[in-house]
Amino acid sequence: MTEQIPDKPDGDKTFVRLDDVDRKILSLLQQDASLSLDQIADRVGASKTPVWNRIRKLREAGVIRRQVAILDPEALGLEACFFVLIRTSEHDKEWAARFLRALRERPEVVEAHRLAGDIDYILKVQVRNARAYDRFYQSLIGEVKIHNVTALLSMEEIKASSALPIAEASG
Amino acid sequence: MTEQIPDKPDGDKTFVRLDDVDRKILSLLQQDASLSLDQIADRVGASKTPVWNRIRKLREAGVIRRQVAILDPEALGLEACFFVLIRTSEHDKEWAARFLRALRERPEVVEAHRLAGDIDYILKVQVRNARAYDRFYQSLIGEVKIHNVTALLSMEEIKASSALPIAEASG
DNA sequence: GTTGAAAGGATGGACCT
DNA sequence: AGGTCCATCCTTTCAAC
Repeated sequence: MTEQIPDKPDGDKTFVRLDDVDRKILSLLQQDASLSLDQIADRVGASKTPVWNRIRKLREAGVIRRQVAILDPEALGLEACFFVLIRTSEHDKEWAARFLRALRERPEVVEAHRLAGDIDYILKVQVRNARAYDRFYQSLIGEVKIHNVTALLSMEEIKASSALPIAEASG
Repeated sequence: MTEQIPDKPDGDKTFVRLDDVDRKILSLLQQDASLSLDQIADRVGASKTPVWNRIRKLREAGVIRRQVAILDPEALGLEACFFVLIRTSEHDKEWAARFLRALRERPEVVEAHRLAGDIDYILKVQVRNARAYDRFYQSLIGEVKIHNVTALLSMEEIKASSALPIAEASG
């Protein structure tokens, strides 16, 4: 389980057909990427070579994006997590580009989505404390015009899974 | 970069003191856990053994929780992502326990937080399509009583980082 | 912190079924 | 396609300095 694919620009949207063995492999790897090839082969009931070839293909196809270490936010002193609901009045391209760049260059923005409906964006922001959030907020609205912001403070992380639900049946 | 810590029940909230080398190591690993010890040692400007000892301690202390593969949701046919805002009227312990269990046992709930303020919970739900979301929704409200639900549909994932912002300066 | 050695895993080739 | 065997290289792991 080594080597990363160097910047796959998702060129091939050749729809990858996954069979049950692929899904089993993915399911294992998204829960624990430190498993050895032997262990994986064992658990999916196949032997090393085919499993290794499948993993390689899944990486090349971009199904497996990358392999990362998941850290404990609190151990890093990041005890405050906010979900930020954003409404904007601007909808032109230039504004969107600036807003996007502002989000991408701020590491405390851990996640960002453009939404359908009357709320335009949602952010997940991970910071040290409320004061740090305020600094982030002031800095953001100083950089791009935003109509309305609602911040939801997380009191407790009930569930945080990096694992996606992998369906049993194929399409 | 192998071996997982087997179920660390976060016993030691002995606050881990991290120095700059620790932070550099964590920063690298949370972006690419497939780096070899040699590469990490190289980039932090130290040699293998001390780096290896630090990583071991960071794992044992629970700063590094686990090591996972990040998959592409769309490649798995999970094209719909919803943020779900939940208000409840119930606030007793029993209700909360049931609600919690309901969330934990549903794999499509990828993330869940209890909030401060008038919205009580936020969920992130990853599913195949709107119909699958509706099935999830019906099933959830059939299992636990919920006062009010608002679903926000993601049109575009602008940013999705599993990497936390690691501060440069210590406390 | 450094060196180096031993054990084990990853990668890929050759050749089967 | 998958399976087995094998060879080589690379890492991890840890002992000794």
